[in-house]
Amino acid sequence: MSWSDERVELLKKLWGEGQSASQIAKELGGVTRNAVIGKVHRLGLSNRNGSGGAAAATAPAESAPKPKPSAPKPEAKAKPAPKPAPKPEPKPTVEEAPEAAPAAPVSRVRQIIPAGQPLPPQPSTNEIDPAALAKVSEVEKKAKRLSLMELTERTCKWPVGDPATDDFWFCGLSVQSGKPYCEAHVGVAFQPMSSRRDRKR
DNA sequence: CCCTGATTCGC
DNA sequence: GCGAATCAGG
Repeated sequence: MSWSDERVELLKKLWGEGQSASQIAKELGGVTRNAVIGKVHRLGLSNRNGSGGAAAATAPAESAPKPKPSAPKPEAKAKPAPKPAPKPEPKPTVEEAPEAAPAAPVSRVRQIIPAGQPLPPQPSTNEIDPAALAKVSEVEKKAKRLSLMELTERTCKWPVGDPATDDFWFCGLSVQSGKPYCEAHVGVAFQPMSSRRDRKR
């Protein structure tokens, strides 16, 4: 793959939109994020400015009015925008490979998963931070609902439901760092000893 | 661990 | 010019 005009344009566009190098690489296809970054630098647009975004007035001594050939910007009054809202995401997350490999969703067989004991005990709904619990029930709505075999090192292994029923699944969201669970479930799984300390028995 | 962009340097 | 390897952060 080479940097055809079209590809370069797309690169500029996506970079201007604030897409990450890896995302751009994915959409362009045939290049790695390194390639994208390298190109970005060579093009001299490492600084994500240029597009509609207002990024001036940051330097102490600004000058160079830079009369844009097609960007008059007839505004010069007050600045009603305390927050320029730097999140112009017209497209939520519509992407994914149009072609890509039709098969081979699982390249490396991950038969790890000790399927034995590391599975967490369902927390009895008591003496757990209510906020954390609320977060969990909320998160469970977005859970991937993976089966045992679909779990990997980076999927939340929090079980939900009754294993005896087919209404049983694992959270499956992205785990937090090295933990076995996602952020929400880490919250209820690992209670700070401080809160469970005074539980004298 | 995952990710990010920045730089270097052989090609 | 290109981009993998590496560096430096989050």
